[in-house]
Amino acid sequence: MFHQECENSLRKALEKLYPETQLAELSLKKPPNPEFGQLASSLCFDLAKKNGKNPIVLAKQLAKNLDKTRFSLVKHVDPAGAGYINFHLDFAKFSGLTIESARHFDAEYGFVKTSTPMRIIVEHTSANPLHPLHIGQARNPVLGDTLARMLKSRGHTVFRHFYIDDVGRQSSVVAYGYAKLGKPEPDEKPDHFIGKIYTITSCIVEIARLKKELEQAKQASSTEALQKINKELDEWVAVAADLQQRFSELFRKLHDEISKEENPERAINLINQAYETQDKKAIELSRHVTDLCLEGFKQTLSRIDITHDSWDWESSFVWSGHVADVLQKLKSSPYVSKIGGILEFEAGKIVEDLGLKPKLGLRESYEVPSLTLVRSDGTTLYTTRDLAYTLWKFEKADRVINVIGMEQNLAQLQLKIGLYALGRRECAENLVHFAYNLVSLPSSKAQVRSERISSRMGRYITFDEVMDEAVRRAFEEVSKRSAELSEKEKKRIAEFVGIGAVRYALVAVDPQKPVVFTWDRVLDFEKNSAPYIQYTHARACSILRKAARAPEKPDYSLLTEKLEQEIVLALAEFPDTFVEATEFLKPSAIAEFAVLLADKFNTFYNALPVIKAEPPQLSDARLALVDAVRIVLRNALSVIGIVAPERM
RNA sequence: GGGCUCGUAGUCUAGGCUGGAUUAGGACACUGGCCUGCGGAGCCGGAGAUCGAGGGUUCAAAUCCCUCCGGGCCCGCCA
Repeated sequence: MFHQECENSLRKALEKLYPETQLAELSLKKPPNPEFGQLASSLCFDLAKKNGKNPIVLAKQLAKNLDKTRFSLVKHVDPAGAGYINFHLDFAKFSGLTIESARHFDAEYGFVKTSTPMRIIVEHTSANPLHPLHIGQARNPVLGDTLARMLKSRGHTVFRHFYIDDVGRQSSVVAYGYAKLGKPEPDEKPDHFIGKIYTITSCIVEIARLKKELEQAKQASSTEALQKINKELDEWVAVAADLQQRFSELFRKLHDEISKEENPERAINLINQAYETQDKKAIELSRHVTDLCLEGFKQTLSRIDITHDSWDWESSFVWSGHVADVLQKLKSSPYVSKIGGILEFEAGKIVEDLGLKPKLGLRESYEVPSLTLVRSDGTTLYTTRDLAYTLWKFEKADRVINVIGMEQNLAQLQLKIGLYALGRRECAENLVHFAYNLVSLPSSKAQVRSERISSRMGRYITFDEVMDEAVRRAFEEVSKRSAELSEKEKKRIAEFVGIGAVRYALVAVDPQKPVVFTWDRVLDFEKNSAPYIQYTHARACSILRKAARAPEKPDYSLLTEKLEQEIVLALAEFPDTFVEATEFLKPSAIAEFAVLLADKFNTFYNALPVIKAEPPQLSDARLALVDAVRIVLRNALSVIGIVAPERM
């Protein structure tokens, strides 16, 4: 509103003075310092460039010609600096308006609805069901879920999907190991159990395979290949020793059973093939193993308040013929051809033909690599199946956001190009790859650089461990600070503090940045953290509780302190921040906003009394301000999935 | 070799799309105060940065363009 008022009056004055100049942008921005008012325009610099006059002279001229009789929220305007025009707010009116608006809309305040609501699918997490979710993958569900919350609050209809990648050799590896053990019931969290079986089985199988290769290489006496195999073998042997030590019984059992097998490699492939061709026994086995793992995922995710609306099995797209249909269509396009028994999609060619490079953000010199759709044995590849899945998603939604690591950039690009090849331009244009960078483990003393997480080698920290540790540390903290609380109460608080801290740490960093995992990063309970915001919220609640009265007759014109006005401004900015964060898919902007507001509030809290302020009209106005802060902090926290507690 | 991405104090990070009053904003660690009223998971202050390097565009560059350097990832009949 204030923005509009400034814009209108400025435009009018501009028309009056310089009817011939046309400026699309008035470049109104928030100045860096409150002394410069609350909104400023740098248009005089542009104007000066056009007609060669001095910017500050122009600014003075313009400011003089603004129609001041029409102002309601603008208090005064002045030209400043080298050529800025500064607009100053009339806080006497603005404060009341902002605070009352926040209190009126309450849980809806700030969540400005879009004028073009869409059906949006956010596909996130989609981890292979082979082992527990680990810290490297944890960025995905948190970002995905937060995006979903934001888009929903923006007025879209949002569906959260999990793509279950159950087709492929790796799934058969676990299924094989599980069957060898006699399909036991897990005696621990099911995904942790499956994770052990997966790592141990693939380790044993891998060593057997490498040994065989070694024999062959010896006969061929190719020293180079020999070295390479030896190196790989050494690595796996080290992994085996580690696993044997950590899970001795399970390792022994699996080792005994697999050693009896003449050709484990082949047995695994057989399971794989049987599953893809809908063999009843294979389905029973594989689905059971996958279900166990998914059950573990659900437990982990529900702890951090993340759920999915749909669990989509990759295999079902193969069985239902969706994949075959897509292939059929692709075959008739000029970009797909059979080369030496395989089906190849020339992604580069269609990009050239349709001139897609600028649209896809590619350099002219870049040639998109082609993609194999079907193997020589007739089976399909991952991206091929993803194409079928994507089309299915677009039957249910107008827009699809895939939260997937940036290591899959090329695959996601090829997927998009595939949609163009199918003539589904509108799908391609509404397919968003929300990419985030990898998380690595910190380097140990022995290593120079950070270690890559390897789930295949069992080298990871599980998401469960991270949450456990965070909650444990939070519990210590709570016990220190509020020793008088009951054990049960302390546990309850520790849970949302610990989980909140983890969630905040993952959402507050720009997803494009690579992250090295350290406990310090996640277990931060100080200023730039969820607990700090939660604490501030609890503080605000505490004041309101102590006051034990509603602000009956607030006089907002008494809020003349700089601190108070800064808070009012922050409250008023929340809707803009939310809209921008959502449109640009930047959850971190909300986290940043929340800390900023909490920060200002704590300063205010420290400097000015609320309940005992005099006169009562001021006390009431401050009470209403505290209430508005409480509301905005809670809304900001809730949209990024963090609990806003009344006490902690 | 090609592509994508990141590089901001000892450490972590904001700003970058949309250039502007910026002496680059915060946090951790370091350090000096506040134990004053409504919760100290707090508040106020100090010190610490040639924004990876070099060019260019501009009245104005952390921001836009080019080149280079360093880290990570991808370029598979894996997923």
